[in-house]
Amino acid sequence: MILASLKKNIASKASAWAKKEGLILPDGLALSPTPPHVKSADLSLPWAMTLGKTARKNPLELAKALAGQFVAPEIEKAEAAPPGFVNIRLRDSALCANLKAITLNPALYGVDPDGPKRKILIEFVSANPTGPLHLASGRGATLGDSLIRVLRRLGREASAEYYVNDAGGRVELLGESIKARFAGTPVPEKGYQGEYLAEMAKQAPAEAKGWTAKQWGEHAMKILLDTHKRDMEAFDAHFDRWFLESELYAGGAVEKTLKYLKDRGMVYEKDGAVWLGTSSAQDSEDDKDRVLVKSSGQPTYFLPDIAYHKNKFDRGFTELIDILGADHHGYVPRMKAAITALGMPEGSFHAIVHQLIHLYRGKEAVKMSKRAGDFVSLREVLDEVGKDACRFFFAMRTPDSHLNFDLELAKSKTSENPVYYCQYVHARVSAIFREAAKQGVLKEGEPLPGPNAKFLTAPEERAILVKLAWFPEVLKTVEAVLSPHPLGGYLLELAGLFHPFYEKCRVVDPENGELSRARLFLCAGVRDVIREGLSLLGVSAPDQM
RNA sequence: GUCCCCGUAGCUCAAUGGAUAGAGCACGUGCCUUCUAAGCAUGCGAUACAGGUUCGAUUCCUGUCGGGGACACCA
Repeated sequence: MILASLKKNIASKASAWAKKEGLILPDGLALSPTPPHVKSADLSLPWAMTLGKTARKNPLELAKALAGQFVAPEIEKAEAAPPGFVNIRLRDSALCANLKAITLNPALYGVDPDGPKRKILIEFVSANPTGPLHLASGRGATLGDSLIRVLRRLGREASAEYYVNDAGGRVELLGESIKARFAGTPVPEKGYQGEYLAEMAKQAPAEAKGWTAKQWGEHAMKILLDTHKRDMEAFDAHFDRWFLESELYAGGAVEKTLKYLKDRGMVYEKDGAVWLGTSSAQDSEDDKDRVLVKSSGQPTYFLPDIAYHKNKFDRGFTELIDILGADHHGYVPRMKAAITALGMPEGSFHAIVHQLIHLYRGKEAVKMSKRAGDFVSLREVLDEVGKDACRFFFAMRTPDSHLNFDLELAKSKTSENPVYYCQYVHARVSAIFREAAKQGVLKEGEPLPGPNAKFLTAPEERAILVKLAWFPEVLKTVEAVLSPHPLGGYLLELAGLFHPFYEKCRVVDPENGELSRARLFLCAGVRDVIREGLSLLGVSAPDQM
């Protein structure tokens, strides 16, 4: 964790200096890699420029003064560069010590013991069990599952949940749709038209003949929910709990929540319905109030949703994150208002809205509609392109991007997918270790003694050492932006440094034992970080390709 | 009409307000008698438009144009 300790050192040195000078340092330590043309340093700090503005002093002079303070075990030298950067070069020995720490216990690399104590619940996918999961669910699953993995790696407490809408009117609608298929009559106009129901009807048990629509609906939902579970399993996305809406009704949580809101004076009646004043809540962005109980006496979807979120808080979670598709973005303001109505603090609820996927077959756009049954299922793509390619592809994008997904491309030229570029690093390192054992450079079971800083000084090697040092910081960025995509980018960059190293620096060489072993150590570090990083994205790291 | 997201290379996508905007694919040219060529080297090529904020803007603000999505006593 070389950068974490470096940051601590710099911060304390700088604040002591600032105190002496009577200056106020900017918040946060914005340490970043130097641009490619700055070869003499590894890191840069733009502090002096912000400081120059507030203190009305020459930034370059401030940078020089600041650089003079930076004496630390990790730092070889620190110097000012115009217009006011402080550029820092790391000590080779410190980089090698970091490498050793990585290989000693790869699973602990990136743990952030000083971070905030959080107890987070992330709800994602939560697709209705009225049809197979479609490809878009893969995006939510990638986001949620990878985030959970990174948060846990950092040391946060994080749980994953899938909310199942198995109550309400759609059970019967689904039942009517499949019943019609069974009887060979037309499917109701607003019903579910998908062929999957026809298939399911064919396989219904004999006693199904006498079933009511509700019984049919429950039967179909159970089967569909099971396929959702299997699909998520195949996608390597894991949930700590599949939370059924029906549980809320069974336990009386829906009524209790309504009473709770009533007692808090948050609801009113109008036109025979019960409303939540979401638009008038403080700082509310909702444009109108929302119905909780219809004039028919039936609750809307919104009331059990609130009950579910209350339930999450009641179970001790302090931060709730919902991952939603862009078609649900209107849901966010009203749920925020509901959280406020429950009396929970601002910031205890956060929504990640990811944009939709545009599907293409070649150049032709594919229109998708679940009701009409015309859609591309997650399973279909999974079977064609595989879990690794699919997850990495999704993990590379920010949730905000409207991504285009070309089925032709995904199914035929999978080499387009950069996941192989990363995985290939892992396979190559594995091959190197096999060769090393064969040539006796590293004897069977012999532990590596430790990287020798004297040997790992080629630009290609140093660049890798520095890049490896960034891994823990990248995980923190993932936490900050609530998206795994910086990790995907990082792994590609690391891979992009390894391959040139592989071409230029021969690793296994019996004539140069010490150099070989030092390079093997570097390879081990790359292998470990690639493997750990890919695993956080739910992608495998093969030994052979 | 109101609200949300996006507009970066021929294509798919990156870039906590920092220095000369990065990758991959496609295309051109080289590189497999040595640890896997799913690789390397090299060339080509981009911030929609107009203002503003600032030492500095792809990033923040306003407007225009273009694309996607949402605006139920559906979920």
